[in-house]
Amino acid sequence: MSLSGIFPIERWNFTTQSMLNVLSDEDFKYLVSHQSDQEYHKGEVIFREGTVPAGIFIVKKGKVKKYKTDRGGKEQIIYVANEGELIGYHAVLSGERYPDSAAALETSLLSFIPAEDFMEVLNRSPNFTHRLLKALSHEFTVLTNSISVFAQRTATERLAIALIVLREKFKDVNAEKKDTDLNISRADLANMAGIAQENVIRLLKEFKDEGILSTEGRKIRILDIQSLVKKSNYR
Amino acid sequence: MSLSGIFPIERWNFTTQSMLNVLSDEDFKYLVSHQSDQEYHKGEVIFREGTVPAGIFIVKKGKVKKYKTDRGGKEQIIYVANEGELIGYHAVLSGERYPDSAAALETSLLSFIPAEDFMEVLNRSPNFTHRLLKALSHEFTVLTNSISVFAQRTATERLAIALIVLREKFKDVNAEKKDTDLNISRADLANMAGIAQENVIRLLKEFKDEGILSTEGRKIRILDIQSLVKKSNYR
DNA sequence: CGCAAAAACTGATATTTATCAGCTTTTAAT
DNA sequence: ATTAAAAGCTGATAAATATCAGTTTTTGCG
Repeated sequence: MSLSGIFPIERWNFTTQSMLNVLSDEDFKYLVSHQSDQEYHKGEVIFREGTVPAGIFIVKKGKVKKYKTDRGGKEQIIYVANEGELIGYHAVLSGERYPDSAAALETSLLSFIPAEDFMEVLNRSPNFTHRLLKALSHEFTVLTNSISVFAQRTATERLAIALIVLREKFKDVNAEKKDTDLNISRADLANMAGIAQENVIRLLKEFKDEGILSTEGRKIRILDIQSLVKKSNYR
Repeated sequence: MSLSGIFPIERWNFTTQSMLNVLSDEDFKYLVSHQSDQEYHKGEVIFREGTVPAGIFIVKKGKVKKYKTDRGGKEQIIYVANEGELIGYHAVLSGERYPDSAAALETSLLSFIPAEDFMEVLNRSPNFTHRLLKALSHEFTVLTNSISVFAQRTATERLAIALIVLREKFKDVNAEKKDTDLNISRADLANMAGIAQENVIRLLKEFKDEGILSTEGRKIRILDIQSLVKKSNYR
């Protein structure tokens, strides 16, 4: 079931997915001329907060969590990047170190693109540059949404929102399957919603008792998206 | 007393202040050719979340809060823009509505620049465009910092951070005055730190009792920035 | 398939923070 | 200077959430 009209999902997703499409064939060829593909297993770190960026990454397959880690090692997941999305570009563009880390949420394939190539294509293609400005500005919407929710919303609402956002991420666009299983650890879910893990488990049980979702092992299946949207109390 | 080395203040500030300096005289003249200045009194709204943008604003004098409002009217302050900073550009660049609102925190003077002029200068000046990409990417750092803090830090830590960030905003760069008075309502402080107002007041009292700050009417003066930084528990 | 380790779960309690109701002080307008 | 309204403050209590300690289930590897 689609979220159209009942939950503004576009406010929760970055818009880098179709960005490479605006490149000419020539520029695209240049961009990927020195690329390299690498497979990452679940949990493997792609880049670390605080390190100097060598380039950007394209998520070819799989899912990647972008997260910040505090002094005590506690993680806060900022964003889940899906197939087709770019990551690592903030540090390259701002000339700073990576402000966050990225790790694979499941087996993933990523393409690495050297920073110089990325910056050169930026210089060559005003179209691409404008598209990037657009995407970065849209990120302000996504991130300020998160701030607002984390600052003011209850754990229940935050978990509901996280589940809705994840349901979209886990949809397999190539499958006919109607139901989507979210395969994500309770620890990652907690780190995404900013809630203690035990509380996540309790709330999931409540949601289960209310018929909103079911679980099978670690997997979560949303049964009643409308009720979940209501639980999120998010316009 | 400067924060150098004890608190990474640059992670909390956007970097649009010197951006117009990269424009040539010609481009700058074009940019401001149709500008108009307007004074806003404390509390006056500059633009509202959800409205279609007509242009961007430069804060000429004063301070402006950027905030989101939820269904119940509750505010979350996302950022405080100081003299020289640009606001309202995200919506223009992304072609979306304003994702947040902006209102004057004190009597302020703002220059309005029509969207078309801003976009035209973007087309004319690759330098400016790259500078903007840089600034937008840096925003990711600032905003993800906020997310991480709001999701995981205690009210005490969040208030301490908010006070430190505000102290920098309220510094008068033209004055010889060593001490800085923060003139901000408890409601705004609460909306900035994401805490209930009564709790802000209680924590301020604690900070006062510990010699960290003093108050006079609404005004807050930081007496011991080092202890405040320690309270923030932020590296 | 078996098994050890990791993850999910449960119950109890502690801690943190918000809310409510009222009083006091400050501000800003006249 | 005065005054009403707004803002700041206080005390008590309620609610939300985290932490702790342990048990049960799932996962993934050999």
